[in-house]
Amino acid sequence: MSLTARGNERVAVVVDPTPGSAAGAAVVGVGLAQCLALDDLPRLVAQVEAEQAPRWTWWSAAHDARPLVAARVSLARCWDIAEAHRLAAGGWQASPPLAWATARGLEPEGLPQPAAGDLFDFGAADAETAAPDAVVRADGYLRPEAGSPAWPMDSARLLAWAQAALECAAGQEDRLAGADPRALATAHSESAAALLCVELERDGLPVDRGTAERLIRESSGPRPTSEGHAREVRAQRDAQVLRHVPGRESTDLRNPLQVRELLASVGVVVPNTRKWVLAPFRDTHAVVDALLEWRKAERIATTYGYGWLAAHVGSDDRLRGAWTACDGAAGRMTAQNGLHNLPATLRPAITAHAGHVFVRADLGQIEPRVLAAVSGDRAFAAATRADDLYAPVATALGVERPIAKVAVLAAMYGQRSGAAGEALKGLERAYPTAMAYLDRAYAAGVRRAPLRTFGGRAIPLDQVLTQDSGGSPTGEPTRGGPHHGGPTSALHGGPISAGHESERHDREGADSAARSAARDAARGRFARNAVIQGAAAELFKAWAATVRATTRELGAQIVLCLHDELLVHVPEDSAEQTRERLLTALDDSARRWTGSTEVRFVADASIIQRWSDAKA
DNA sequence: GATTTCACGTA
DNA sequence: CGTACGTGAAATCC
Repeated sequence: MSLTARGNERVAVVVDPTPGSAAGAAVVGVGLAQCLALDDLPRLVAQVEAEQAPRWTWWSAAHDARPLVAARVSLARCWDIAEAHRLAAGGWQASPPLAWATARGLEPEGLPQPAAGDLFDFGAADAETAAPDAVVRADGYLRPEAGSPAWPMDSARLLAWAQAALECAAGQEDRLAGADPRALATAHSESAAALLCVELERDGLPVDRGTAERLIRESSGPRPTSEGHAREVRAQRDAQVLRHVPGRESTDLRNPLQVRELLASVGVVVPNTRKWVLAPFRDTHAVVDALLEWRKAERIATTYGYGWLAAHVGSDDRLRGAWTACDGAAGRMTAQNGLHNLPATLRPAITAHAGHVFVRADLGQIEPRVLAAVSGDRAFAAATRADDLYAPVATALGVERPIAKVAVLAAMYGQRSGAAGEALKGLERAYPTAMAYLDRAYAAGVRRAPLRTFGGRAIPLDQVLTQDSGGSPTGEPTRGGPHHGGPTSALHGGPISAGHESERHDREGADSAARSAARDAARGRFARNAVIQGAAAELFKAWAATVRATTRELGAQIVLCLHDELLVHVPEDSAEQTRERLLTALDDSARRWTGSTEVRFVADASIIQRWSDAKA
């Protein structure tokens, strides 16, 4: 490898990980081995970027790149050790010691635990370490207390921390490239996505505060001026429902049990009060419709109301939340503070700022097109050449388009209800390669066999949490677990007990076999879905990374990533050019990702003022 | 106080 | 037509 070849050299940037202390940062690579204050970091990095354009390497962008992003230093190529580890190993856990051990081929089971704080632990850890300042222990594992106050960083330690990052990344690269050449490209785009996530959090989503306030007011009432007023507004809202049930005005609408009783009293007997259970009773009694409308308003009031506006929309009228480049399951991006689940009614409030517009683009029929690509089904690939993929599929099956669409979706996601029967058989005949790909994923899920997406991401099947899935018609969550604490919860939370649940069910005898079968099937559906959803996420991130790189000079900012949709905030004058580059970026990233042009990907891209302007 | 359940928004 | 995620309120556990 030539030392002068741009983009081929690694340079590690690490920021002191120790909470509370700040030894600054270290930069190691291309002949540099330097510790410096955080304030001096951006200038050095910008200079090296201009001269060498190396592959910036860090334990995680969220920590190490944050000061660079804050200083608006823009970097082209990076390697995110945490993301590369998630790709290689699956799941969410990606601490430096774990990533290091995996990159070195060491058993994760042997990971040394950080000292609990007592003297014996401290002594034991020390005994394993070659030298007091060494980051790597004699047994090859990373020192577990690195990054904790038990091992405060100084210049020497920080340099060793950076050197370890370089070695870890090199190990990851070797392993990924050896396992699957495509995984290397995926690691690059996942790393770029992780850096983009830090930029997304910095830039925020432009909001028209006045419109947001108006929409909130129209839905859930005026901004409360006092505790008493707030109660009054709430009571007003509740009264719209309770007026339909005289004598039961004391019902707490926020209590599902009480709501169930209330409904029973008017003859609506339901197992729960979820929306899709109540919907059929809308005409049975006026209270049902009123309740469902109340729920919408209550959602806005509690989750997306004035408090939300105050907490998450800055004085610069930008909505901000934390982003992650991949969840712990299939690898989608996640976002907090409503960025990913803003109710459609509030979308008119997402408005480009003065002198700017949005370029919005979304991938059309992304999942079936991805299926064509990842399965290598030539016939199905041929169908992707149509703007509407379902049209040629319908022709091939000899059915109407809506039937063809339902059949394809049923095949990809696995239906539990309804009937796409005959059309599904037609799919098996017309596209056996694609269908076999889905069947293999399902089977691997059931058997807990190793499974990877097209881009090389390991799909975690050993820790998938599924509650019994035998019940409700649609939308019922099949995964439990706590849900506070971001993507570190549930699935990603580490060694989730696979055992105790089955023990609990053993007492139920014959029931336990049924539960076990239901869990197997749920895992199969998860796996079948994950190879599609995960691959789509990989393509999407490759696209987003390319857009980021190719539109930056136009003053464009990616402000929202929504699974198959990009929202780019750009000066008016650059809008059309940005739009064209979005489409070019899709062609380029799809060609690189699939390795051919067999499968066509399409995007709808428009220039708009408000997010809500686009949805056709 | 922490965890679980219910509910619902987005793709 | 399934999977995934984030959020809040109330219930429940400890």
